[in-house]
Amino acid sequence: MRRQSQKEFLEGYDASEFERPSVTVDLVMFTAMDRSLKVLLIRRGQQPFSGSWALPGGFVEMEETLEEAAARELEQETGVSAEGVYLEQLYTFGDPGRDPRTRVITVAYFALVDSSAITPKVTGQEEISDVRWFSVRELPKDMAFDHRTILEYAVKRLRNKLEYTAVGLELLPDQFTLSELQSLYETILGEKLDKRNFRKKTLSMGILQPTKGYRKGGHRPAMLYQFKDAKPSSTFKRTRFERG
Amino acid sequence: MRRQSQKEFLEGYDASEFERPSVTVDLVMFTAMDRSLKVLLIRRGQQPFSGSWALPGGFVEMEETLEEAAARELEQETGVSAEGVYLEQLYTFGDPGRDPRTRVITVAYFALVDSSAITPKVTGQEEISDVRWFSVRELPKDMAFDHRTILEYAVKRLRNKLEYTAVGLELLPDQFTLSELQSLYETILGEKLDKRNFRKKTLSMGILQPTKGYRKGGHRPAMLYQFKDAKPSSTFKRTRFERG
DNA sequence: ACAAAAGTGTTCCTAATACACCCATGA
DNA sequence: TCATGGGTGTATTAGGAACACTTTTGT
Repeated sequence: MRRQSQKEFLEGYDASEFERPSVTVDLVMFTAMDRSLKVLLIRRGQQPFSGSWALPGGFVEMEETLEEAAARELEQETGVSAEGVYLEQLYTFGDPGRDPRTRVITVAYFALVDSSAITPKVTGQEEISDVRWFSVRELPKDMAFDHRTILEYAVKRLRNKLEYTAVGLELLPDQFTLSELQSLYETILGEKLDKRNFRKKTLSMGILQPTKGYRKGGHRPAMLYQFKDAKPSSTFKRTRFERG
Repeated sequence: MRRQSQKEFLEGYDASEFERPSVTVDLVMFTAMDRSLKVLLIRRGQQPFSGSWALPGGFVEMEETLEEAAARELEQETGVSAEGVYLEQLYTFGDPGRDPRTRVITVAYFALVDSSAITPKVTGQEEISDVRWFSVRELPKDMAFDHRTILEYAVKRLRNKLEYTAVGLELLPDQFTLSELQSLYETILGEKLDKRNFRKKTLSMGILQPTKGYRKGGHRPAMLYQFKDAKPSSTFKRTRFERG
């Protein structure tokens, strides 16, 4: 009796002969606004979880890859082209019962988008709208399905990834100051970082390039930096920027 | 027209109303034998890819979690209980066309099993059998579907994970010598490690306990070690055991 | 002149690396 | 006695972490 389902797997089969779960893609879309980390959520209008906030997502169509499905969702929600957007498969959640209606297996992706590229519709803080950017620190209490779990998993992954890669850059517009970058890292990691160590480390990675521009406003103008090439996913040493 | 598929997603729906992909779980099962890293493969008897080697896998049943499906496959293939076996979701592969018959999305898991716990049936090197442990260095040329990609992805992940965690221990039997452990790390990482540094580092992790036993055989007997508690997944510093 | 953020160097310390010889056993 | 793998310690170095003051601008 061993290798029972293996036998099933090996056999040719009629695609319609088994009862099957549905497959969706859900998207945890992060951006940085007001120096804080935001996630895009959508208010549900239907049961179940009507009125609750949910991650954007949808069915995987028969002729598209999972990445394509995720990119399609991304474009639909933000209006930005998924070109150059950092998109990474997060995890697949498939517990029976995570959707009260049927078995739905969802492949979660997380995306890091540059807030300056987002269309006005979604950028606005219109409370009336059913699409909103939530600060990760102030998530709604009622979230649909297991979306809170997915979201927390994504935050954990992002935080972790931040400690040994430069993905944080993906969240910022083309030009930014080092203080903005540091501030972003601080809000995501939830701790103060040392300014000198942070600068030393990020600059020593050699992926940032100072521009001619300065960010004026308030007091002493800050030099603007940009990525050297296209968006990098350069890896650096797995350490943290300790202390403040 | 934006949020089209979101609408679909939010709406209650009849589970049978959409065309859906099938969902399987595939398993990359690693073990350590003869100081080399092995993977379990199964020879297919049917088209497509008849005669090619494939990862064990099967359909996800409607009432089980993905982990349960993976554990079920594991038990079916090895005869060991999945209790205490390291099992981790690897990645979900879903390109249309990866299975020539229908759209099949597969959630790949990787498992680290202690070779001493495996039932004789599968342990034997019986060439006639359609189930075999392959050394990762000598994979068959013809592998079914995208299973070679999945396998390579798994090896990469394992190798990477080895550099900052103690998962390697999961591959060994309860008692082992430090040389066996080092030798395993060396074959997985594909490089020589320095004996003194390796010992210093693993022992300083504090998760190993010397036993009273010695491994006799050949020459000077080696002290046997075991894990302190249950199987740990302790993390240590992300560095390598450089040089030999 | 003062408030506020930008910018900059050095010391300390931990941890990784490189490296070579003696030990216990079986044949 | 010799061949084989087991076992051990130290010096060097690289990189992370801690830490405080000067500069530039706007008001």
